[in-house]
Amino acid sequence: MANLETTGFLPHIAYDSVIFGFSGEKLKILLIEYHKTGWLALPGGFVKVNETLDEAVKRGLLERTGLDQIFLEQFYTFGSIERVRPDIMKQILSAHQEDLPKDHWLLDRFISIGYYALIDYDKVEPTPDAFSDSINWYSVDEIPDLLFDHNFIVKKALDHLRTHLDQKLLSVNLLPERFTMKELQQVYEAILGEKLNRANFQRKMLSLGILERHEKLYAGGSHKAPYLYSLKKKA
Amino acid sequence: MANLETTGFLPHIAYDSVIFGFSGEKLKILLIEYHKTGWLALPGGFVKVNETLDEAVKRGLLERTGLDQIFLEQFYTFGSIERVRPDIMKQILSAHQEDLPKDHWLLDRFISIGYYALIDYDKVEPTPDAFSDSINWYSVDEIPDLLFDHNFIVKKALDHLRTHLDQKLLSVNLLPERFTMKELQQVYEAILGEKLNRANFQRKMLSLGILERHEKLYAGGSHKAPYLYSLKKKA
DNA sequence: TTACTATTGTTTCAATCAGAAACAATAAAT
DNA sequence: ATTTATTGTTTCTGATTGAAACAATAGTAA
Repeated sequence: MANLETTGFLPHIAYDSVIFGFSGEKLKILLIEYHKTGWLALPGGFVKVNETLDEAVKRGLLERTGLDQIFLEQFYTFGSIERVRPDIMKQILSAHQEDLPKDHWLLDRFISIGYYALIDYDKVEPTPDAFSDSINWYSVDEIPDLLFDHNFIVKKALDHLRTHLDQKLLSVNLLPERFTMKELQQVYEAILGEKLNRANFQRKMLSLGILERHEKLYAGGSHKAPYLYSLKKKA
Repeated sequence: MANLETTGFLPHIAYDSVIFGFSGEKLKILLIEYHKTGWLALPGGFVKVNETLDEAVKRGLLERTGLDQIFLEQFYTFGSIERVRPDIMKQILSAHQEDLPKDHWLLDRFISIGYYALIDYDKVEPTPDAFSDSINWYSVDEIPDLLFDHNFIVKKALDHLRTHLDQKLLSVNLLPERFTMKELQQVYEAILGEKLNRANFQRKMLSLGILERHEKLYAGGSHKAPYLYSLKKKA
């Protein structure tokens, strides 16, 4: 990671990313733990002067998940004043390098742009960055207290995800390339937090006309084998 | 307006507001014209170090429209790199005050948070700010070339408005306190850009259960008089 | 081979909703 | 009283949705 002492970053501007994954049962997000302080927080970062906002977030995502080409979308920008906590920032940073000048840009007020990403849980090997001790998955229904307003950011991201679930079958981004109808339904249920009717779910998904049916998946169960589906590539 | 020479603003951060009004026939937005240069642009501004993002936008809105307590919502943050145009900024600013130091923060790259506002067209007397010659209404289907990426911002705002039209009857914010069903339908049609079926529209709106019916409006037409409606105040 | 079982894909049936048209009411002008 | 334009409501039909029943089938066990 770049040395933050160097200029080259836009001051006062940060991003926070809510990275969703589906474990096969539960919807989860990635949280990092800052050096020494023990603070849990969303993976975030800063924007270089010569890169786009989107590029900055993609860069951070690649560093932490090793994944490129993933679904990524901005959902809200957080600009309240309570987001300045020079004491905490100092603690976090001092664990990493020499203490900073009193007026360093990192100790100032930030506005943060919230992004959410949808990734294939099994494809990623989360790796902590220079400022964090660990990075781990947490179920969205068991999120502990987070740094700053990050709990609020998670809530907003979840709201956004729920209300936009249907558009273009967003949720397939949480599954591998090919998946069964049951898996798709489980993702929906994990995101919405409620059970759905099986027959109606299948009818609705198929009626969208954007799923392609492939060969069956013989998983060894003593029952009818389900078809595999993928997103139809648009013409 | 505050002198921009003084510090007290967050550098690199701006907002642009898309202010919608309904003329009784067409959906319109407010555009300003910058001093001398003739550039048309969205009304925007900067954020003070001790104010919230929302507060900053409200402040600018109050100055330009005289309106307080209006519907205001953030919809997207624009962070591309092409948003830096020191030449144009210099032109605009030099028309207003002495020339600026080469490294002035106003000449730097900005990230801009887009807000949209819905206001009662007839209640507002638009007033230009210190940097603009004029502020006027323009139909959304006849927007001329604007500064920077402002045409794109307008497009995004319209998209957002269209897809969120139904939630809590957003569009009533474009009408006076009391309105007829026909007026409400006309707002919908102006926003969506298509004609709607009268009977179904009325049924749908009433079924939402959030409209209160008041006395009739005798407007002098030789036909049945329409009822006036208002948004039901929530219990 | 032949039941048996669990799961999946599909169909059916009723209830609800949505789009189009017809019908009914009415305020003002003639 | 008649006419006209507009508004409020109902009716009819077809589409959509929710719940349950039915049908197919891959493995297991007798």
